Amino acid sequence: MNLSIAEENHIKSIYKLQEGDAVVTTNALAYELDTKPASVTDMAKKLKEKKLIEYEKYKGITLSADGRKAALQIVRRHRLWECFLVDKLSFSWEEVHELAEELEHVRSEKLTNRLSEFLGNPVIDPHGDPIPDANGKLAKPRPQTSLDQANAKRLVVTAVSDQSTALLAFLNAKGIKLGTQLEIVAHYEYDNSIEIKVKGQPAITISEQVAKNIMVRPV
Amino acid sequence: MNLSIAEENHIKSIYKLQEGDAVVTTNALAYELDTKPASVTDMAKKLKEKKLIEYEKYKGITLSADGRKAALQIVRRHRLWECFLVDKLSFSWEEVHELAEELEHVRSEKLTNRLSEFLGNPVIDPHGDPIPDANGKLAKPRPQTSLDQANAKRLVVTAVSDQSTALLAFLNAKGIKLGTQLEIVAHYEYDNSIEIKVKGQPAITISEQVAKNIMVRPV
DNA sequence: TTTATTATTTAGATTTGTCTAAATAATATT
DNA sequence: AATATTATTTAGACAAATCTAAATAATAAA
Ligand SMILES: [Mn+2]
Ligand SMILES: [Mn+2]
Ligand SMILES: [Mn+2]
Ligand SMILES: [Mn+2]
Repeated sequence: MNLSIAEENHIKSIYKLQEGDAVVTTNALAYELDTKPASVTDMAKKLKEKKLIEYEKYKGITLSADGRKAALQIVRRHRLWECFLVDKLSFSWEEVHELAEELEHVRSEKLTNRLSEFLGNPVIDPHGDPIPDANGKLAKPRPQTSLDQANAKRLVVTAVSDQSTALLAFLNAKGIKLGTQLEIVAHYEYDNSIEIKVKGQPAITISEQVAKNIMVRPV
Repeated sequence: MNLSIAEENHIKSIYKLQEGDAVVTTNALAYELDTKPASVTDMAKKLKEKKLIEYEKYKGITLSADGRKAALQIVRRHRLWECFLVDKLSFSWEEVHELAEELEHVRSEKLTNRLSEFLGNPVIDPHGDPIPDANGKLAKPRPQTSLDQANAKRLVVTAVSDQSTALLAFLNAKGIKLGTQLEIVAHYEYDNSIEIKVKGQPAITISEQVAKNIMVRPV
């Protein structure tokens, strides 16, 4: 199946929004892809025709088995290129998404697998997201929760779930990256903000929105 | 100036066919790009509009100063990616052109320059072609001639001018690559074939067509 | 259960890049 | 110079991907 760049971007976004097995709505997909709902409907028809999604008018979208397989290949390429950019070309984690968004569309299994090998077959990308292997299999997800729901006091950052430049730049400014150890000092019920302390730095208070997007596990 | 992939491919092919300052014909460009002359005419109008080429009906095409600058950037990216694929991912020289044809369209100066640095700022690509620097400047071309016109007896291969998979595979089979030293044993006037000897190998006879596409300099 | 609001789809248009077939211009041949 | 051949352009069409505005369906509120 030979997919266009537009088709690949749609498939990938459906995969992202699906999170398990929820149906993806036309509006959500349009927002994610920065297009209009009418355009999504058009594309949905085409992807259904190609049997990459299940779709009935007004009923939302889910990936078919073939669609999921395609999505995982695109995600694999995206995350491998992100690793390349960070590990080999010294880009920082907030710069790589945009470039990987283009590089992911070079469809060559040989290139993808050689790149993976060159990088030492990494299993997580610079944002803590798992990288599917050549067969599209994801490593078993390590147990992690968002910072706002963490029970333990001493935590280590495992991923960020919002990868906007804005959040990543904020985390840079606060000295927080993958692997950073932090300690929850207080939880303010008023606005659900959280006071945390990063090793060797003064304590800071972060908003609920930030806390929701930092993934952690007990140290 | 933001160019589409199609526009970039046209600009690059015009650059390739121009060789100095010759005008490029509609038919030649269509053949090079594997499209139809009518399509080239359409694109020529658009590129003229964007001031990237000089073009008058029935008079052929040449790059403008801006067009040449754009072409050199694309060529730079193409050749750097070829280096990456060969040097870092162990591809062989006949595999990389097709992939670079896609990778070259990721337009990021930062990426390009980081990649160049990562590769040690190479000045020639896997086919012996020069790589423009960040300012679009080409290294002074090393003196070289095609093998069929070489005077000296002992030669070293510096480039291949036809980069079709067919020729490169032929050269692989004969153990000829960049830097290979060879000696001209005989020249047969009947069909202009040439007998050559590669160090440590039995002599072989190659056709004029092959000889024309192997670039050499005296050892 | 009507009515209002929101979500989604349809209809029709636009842009980009391409094509075929026909017309015209340039060049080569008699 | 007239004619034949080749090269190029034009006219009109098409597919892909998108859009806006209008129509319709689903859902929420009254
Ligand atoms: Mn993309
Ligand atoms: Mn990522
Ligand atoms: Mn290309
Ligand atoms: Mn090359």
